[in-house]
Amino acid sequence: MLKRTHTCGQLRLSDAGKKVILAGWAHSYRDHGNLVFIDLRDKEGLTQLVFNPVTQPNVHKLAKTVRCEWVIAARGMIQPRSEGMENPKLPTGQIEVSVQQLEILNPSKTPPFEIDSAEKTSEELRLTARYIDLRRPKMYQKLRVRHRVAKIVRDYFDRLGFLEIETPFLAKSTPEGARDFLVPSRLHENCFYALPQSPQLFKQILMVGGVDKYFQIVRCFRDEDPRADRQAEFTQVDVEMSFVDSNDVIGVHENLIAKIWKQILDVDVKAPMRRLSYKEAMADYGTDRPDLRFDMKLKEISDIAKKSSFNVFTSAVEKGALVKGLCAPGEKYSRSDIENTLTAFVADYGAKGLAWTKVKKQDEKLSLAGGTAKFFSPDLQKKIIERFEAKDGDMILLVADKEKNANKALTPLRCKLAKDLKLYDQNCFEFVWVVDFPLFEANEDEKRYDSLHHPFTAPTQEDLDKLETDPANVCSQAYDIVVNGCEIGGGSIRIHDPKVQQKLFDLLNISKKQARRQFGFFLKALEYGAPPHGGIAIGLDRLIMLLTGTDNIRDVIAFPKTQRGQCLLTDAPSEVDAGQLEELNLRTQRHLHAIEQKKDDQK
RNA sequence: GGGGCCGUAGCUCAAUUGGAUAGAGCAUCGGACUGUCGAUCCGAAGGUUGAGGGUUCAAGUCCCUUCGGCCUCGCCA
Repeated sequence: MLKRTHTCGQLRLSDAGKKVILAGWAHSYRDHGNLVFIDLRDKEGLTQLVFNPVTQPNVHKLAKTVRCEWVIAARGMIQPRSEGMENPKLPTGQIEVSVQQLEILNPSKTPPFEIDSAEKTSEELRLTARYIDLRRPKMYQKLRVRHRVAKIVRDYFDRLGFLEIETPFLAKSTPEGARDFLVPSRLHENCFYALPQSPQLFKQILMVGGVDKYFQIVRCFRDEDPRADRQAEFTQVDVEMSFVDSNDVIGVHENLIAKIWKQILDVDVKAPMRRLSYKEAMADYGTDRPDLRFDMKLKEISDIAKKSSFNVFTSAVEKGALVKGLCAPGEKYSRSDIENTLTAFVADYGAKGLAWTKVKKQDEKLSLAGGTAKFFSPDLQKKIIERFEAKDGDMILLVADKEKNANKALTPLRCKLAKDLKLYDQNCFEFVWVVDFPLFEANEDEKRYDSLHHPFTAPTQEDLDKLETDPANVCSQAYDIVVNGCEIGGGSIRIHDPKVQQKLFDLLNISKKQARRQFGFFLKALEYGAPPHGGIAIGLDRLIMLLTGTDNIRDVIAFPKTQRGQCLLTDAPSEVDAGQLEELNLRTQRHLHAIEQKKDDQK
C-alpha cells in the first residue's frame, strides 16, 4: 500500500518539485479523453491529480476507471500549474500532482447523495448514510470544534487542580425530573438501573469524599421528546467544587467560557459578565433566559390599562391578570400582519389574543392610532407612550393574561420580532448570569412546592428561616448562564446540612420514608462531614451549536437520533430475541398476549 | 398526547389544480474530446408517486388509515 506523505490540504507552490504520496477519496474526476484530472479529498482539503497518457499510459488507463468516492493513493511530483490554469478557489490551487503511480485502495458504490449537494439533501438520508455525510468538510469542522472545546475544558480544569472522574451510567432511578431510561438487571429480578439524568448526587458525594475539585465531560440521558436543540442523550461539562460560594463557581466558568470563545472564534468575551436577577429577567424579558442582543424590554401597563374603556383589559386586571407588552419599530407590519400572522404566532404559545396600536406623530405630539387606541384617553395614551419610550411609527403589542401566560407568549414574540426586524447582529454573543432564583415554584395542581432547579439547591443564608414561614419567597443560591436567549448552563451552591436537606424534602412533599428510600444513601453521606460545596453543568452540545453557528443539535453530534429517538444508521432501538428477555425476566405486552393465546388454544 | 409542514427516478424538484405514455437538472452507464476544476458534447437506462384502503369513467392530485422525516405546544427537577 502506498503510504501518504502529505495531506490533501497542505501542498503549496513552494512544494513544487517534491515527490509526494497522497491518499483520500476521489472527490470528482474530469476525463478529457487524453488528460484525466481527479480532485483528491481528505479531511484537510482537495488536491488536483493530473494523469498524462503520454508519459504514464498505464497509470492513465487505470485513472480512467476511477469514480467518485473511490479510495485511492497516488504517488507523483508536485508541479506548479501553468499560467491561467490555477484554481483560486482552492488553497492548493497553485499546484497539482503529476501522478506516476496510482493505487486503488477501495472502490465505492455510487453514493446515495452527492457530497457537494448534501446541504440540499434530506436530513433523513444524511443520517441513514452518516458515513457519507461525515466526509463533508463542514461536518468535519464541527467535530473538530467539539474536540477542541473538550480539549480546552480538560486543560483548563487540569491546570486549576480539578480531577476528571467517571461516575456510573448504571445508576439508581429517582422519580423527580425527567423520565428515566431504564436498564433491567439480570442479577436482580424485578430491579432496574436508570441511566443518569446527570451525575448530580455522585458529584456531591465526591465532595463529601474530599475530592474538592471535580469535573467530567459526561453523557446524560433524559427520556423526553427531542427538539431542534435537545436530544435524549446529550453531553454536559459537569463540575463540582468544595469550600466555595456562588461567585467562585461563576468566576471559574466565565473565564472558561472566555477562553473557549477566544480560542475557537477569536472573540473577546468580557469577564466578569453581566448579571440579572431572576425577578428582573422575568419582568423585562418574560423569561429566565433572556436574549440580551437587543433591548425591546417588556413593560407591564396593568395600572394604565385598568383605567381604559377596553373591557378585555379592565376585566383581566380585575381578575388578577396583568396587561403586558412590547413596543417595536412597526412600519413593516400591516394591520393584517398583526391580526393574522402575529396573533396566530402568540396563539401557539397559548395567548388568547394580541391587542395592538400604533404610535403616530402629529403636530410634534405622539399619540396612539388604530387598534385599541380608541379605548385610551389622550392622557392614558401619553402614559403608555412614556412607559414604552415609544417613537413615531412604533407599534405596541399587548397581551392580557395571567403573568405566567403573558410572559410565555411575549418572550417568543419579542425574539421573533427582533429577528424579523434584524434588531441585532447575528454574530454577537451576549452572555448573562441569571441569579437570585426563587428556591421553589408553586405547584398549583398538587398544592405543594416544586424545586425550580433541583432539591439539592441551597437557599441563601438569610432566607433559611423563611423555609418555615414563607417558602414561596425563599431565594436560592442558583445561577444560570445564558447567551443569546439560550441557557447553556446552570448550577448552584448545594445544601450540605442534612437537616436543611430533610426540610427541603418535607416542603417538596417527599415523605421521610420516600426520601430515605430514594436518597437515603445521600442524606447519610451528608451526615459525615460534608463540606460546603457547589457546582454547575454546562451543555456541551449547545455550546458547540453556538460556536459553529447551527441551530440543529444533530449537526454537532456524530451519530444523533431523530425526533422519535431512532438512530437511522443502526436502526436502534430494535426488537431483541425472546431469549434475551427471558434472561432479564422481562415480558413485553406482545409476549404476554402470545402466552395468553397459547393458553386459550390449549383449552 | 396535541398542532403544523413534508414524502414523486440514486439526489433535488416539476407535473397547467382530477385527464392521455409521470418530466427536468444532477448522479449512473456507453461514446466523443489535450488543461479541466460544478468540464463540455452526443446517447442510453432509470418510477409500486412512502404503504394500504376508498371515491371516480379517470387519482401523484380528493377522502380515510398507516409508516417515516422536520418544526412546535405539552414535557425536559
